[in-house]
Amino acid sequence: MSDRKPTINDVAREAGVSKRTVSRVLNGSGSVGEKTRAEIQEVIARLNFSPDKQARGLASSRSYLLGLIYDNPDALYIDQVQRGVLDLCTQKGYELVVHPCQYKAADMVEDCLQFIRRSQIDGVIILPPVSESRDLAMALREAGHHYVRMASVDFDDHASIVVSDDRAAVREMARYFLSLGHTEIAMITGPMGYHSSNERLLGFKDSLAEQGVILDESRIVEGQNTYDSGLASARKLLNLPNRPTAIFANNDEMAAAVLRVARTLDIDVPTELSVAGFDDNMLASRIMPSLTTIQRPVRAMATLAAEKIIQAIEQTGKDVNSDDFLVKPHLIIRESAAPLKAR
Amino acid sequence: MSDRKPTINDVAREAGVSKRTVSRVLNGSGSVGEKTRAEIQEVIARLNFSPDKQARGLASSRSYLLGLIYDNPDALYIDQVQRGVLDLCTQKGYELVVHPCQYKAADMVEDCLQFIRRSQIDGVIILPPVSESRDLAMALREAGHHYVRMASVDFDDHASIVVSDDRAAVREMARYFLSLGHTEIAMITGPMGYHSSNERLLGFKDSLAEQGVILDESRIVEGQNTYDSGLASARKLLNLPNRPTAIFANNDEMAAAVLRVARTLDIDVPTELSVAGFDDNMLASRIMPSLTTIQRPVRAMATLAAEKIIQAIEQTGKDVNSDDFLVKPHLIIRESAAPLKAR
DNA sequence: GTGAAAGCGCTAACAT
DNA sequence: ATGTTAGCGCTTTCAC
Repeated sequence: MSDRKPTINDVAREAGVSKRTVSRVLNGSGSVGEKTRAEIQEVIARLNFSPDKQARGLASSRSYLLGLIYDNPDALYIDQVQRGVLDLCTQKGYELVVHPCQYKAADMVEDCLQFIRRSQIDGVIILPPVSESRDLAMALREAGHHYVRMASVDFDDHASIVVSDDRAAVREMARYFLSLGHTEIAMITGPMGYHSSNERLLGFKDSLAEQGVILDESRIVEGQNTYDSGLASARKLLNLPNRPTAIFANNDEMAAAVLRVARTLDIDVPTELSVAGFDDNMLASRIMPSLTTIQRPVRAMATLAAEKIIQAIEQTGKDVNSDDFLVKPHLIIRESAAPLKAR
Repeated sequence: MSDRKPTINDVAREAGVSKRTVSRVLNGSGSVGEKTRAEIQEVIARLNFSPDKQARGLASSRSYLLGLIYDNPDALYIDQVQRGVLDLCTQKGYELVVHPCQYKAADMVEDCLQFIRRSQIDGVIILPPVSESRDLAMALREAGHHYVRMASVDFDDHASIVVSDDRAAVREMARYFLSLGHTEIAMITGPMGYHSSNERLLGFKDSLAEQGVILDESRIVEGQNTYDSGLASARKLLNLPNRPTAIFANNDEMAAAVLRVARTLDIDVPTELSVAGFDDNMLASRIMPSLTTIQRPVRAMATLAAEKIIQAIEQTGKDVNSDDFLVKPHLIIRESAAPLKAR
């Protein structure tokens, strides 16, 4: 048995038509007679034929490759995104090429551009914090590449961005803390260079203020979203003369660090201290006490991003979907936050 | 400014030579005059030219794409592997295409084959447990595709496999438990359909036996490597009339579950119960008490796998590296295991 | 040491 | 509604 991969020519010959016609049914372009189409499809199935992506790409200057650009330490997040994107990719005949990069590197933009050019990537999805780079977005736009950014702030046209409404989510958290009776509240923020960190801090602070509770400057500590920075921040906060009774951390990783520091200081969570995170990591449900946190529908967001970018690539004639771009995270209540214990 | 991507023709014209010669310096094939070569290289640099992967692939039936096939719930592991593979990919001019699949699905093999064919993937790296599929390996071999399997058991020729010596690692764990003074030992295994699970169980059991300690059947419970199955298994074990004083779980996820069950049963870890896992997850160092576990050098293993596969693809003339295929995991001692408390 | 020319498998003007 | 014919940008046999 000849194990050569069947080509479009084989299909054409076998079906007794020309390449062009086969190509037409492959791409749904142009009109083909009902009967011819059926026959061709039968042959395609019988031969187990699938068009070669490279040849196709070379001819149409497309690659059917989507790129994922990120520089994010959070593997769980990345994994969710990859799966979300693939949910659609596979279905639409695209493949996903991953490209971690160095957000801070001087040649980050050039590196990404090279990546896209060399493999003729049809479009890229960019994750935070890289998605916050104005330079990258501009360079991509200028070079005429398709991209979609995933972010926490609405800073691009709605066709090329998917936003999670962190501000609203954090507002929910603030209200929850208040409903538990806390007034001595603190926050460990993310790196203040990131928009998302600002967004969460401001949302939290403002919501508290609206209810008449002040988030004092001395109780705002900047973390780096890492476990270690969480440990340091927690120590600072828990050794304050006027110790807060509730701490909101910018992510679960740092919230987990707070739990550990509390333990070493013999402060019980949640009876003496409430703690909450952000992300809903695997960690959040495993750790003890389990973490009250905010869950972003990451996978769904990623699928949406993939949908937008494929839509843009394929220019479905109609304008690209620009209404649907906002997803809302929500509060997950677990063990680590509770009303103050009556003394 | 013409922003068209420069082609090999541009380079040839500019350098006053033929395509063929440019192609020669691009691929290091054939001989080119010293001077000509230098000149061509100068032009390439000046034009910022890089060969189009698709065209190149179409002509040479290569894609410069590596595939990663897996069906693994552990995002941390996947992430490490991806980074390890990319460490080399980028350097060698390859890109990484990810392809999660359903290990159990009836059409898994066909699906992977399709994936490779459609995108002309040059070679794939397969992660456990998919890497344990004999069917897939055989199908790939038969179709003439390059592959490297990452596994815990040595079941393929050494050119196409990278093995972590789980047996040796588990032996270390057994000895450690013994050195702590434990004799009432239990194990929560992984799914017994996986080679790795067997490997770890047998290694553990045998090592104990060598030192005269029997791992009783009643104290061997099969888990599914998930947190939930860990909870169930732990409950079984900790409610045994003759409760074990030390539990070794097939992964950190299940070890974390043991910690939680112990907590609810008011059994202190590690003074009343020692617990250990396998993987050295992010979880392992964050959880309290932190987990004694076994760390596999995953990233390094992945880089090695990438090296082997690229070597195979490029047929460096010399036989493919088949000596270097075994990596040794090692014991990480943390808080969750300790000598029995004197009563 | 170097060049001319024929494809790789597909798409897309341009017929018919 | 379908076929003809050129390429896409590169590699590669075969001459020179």
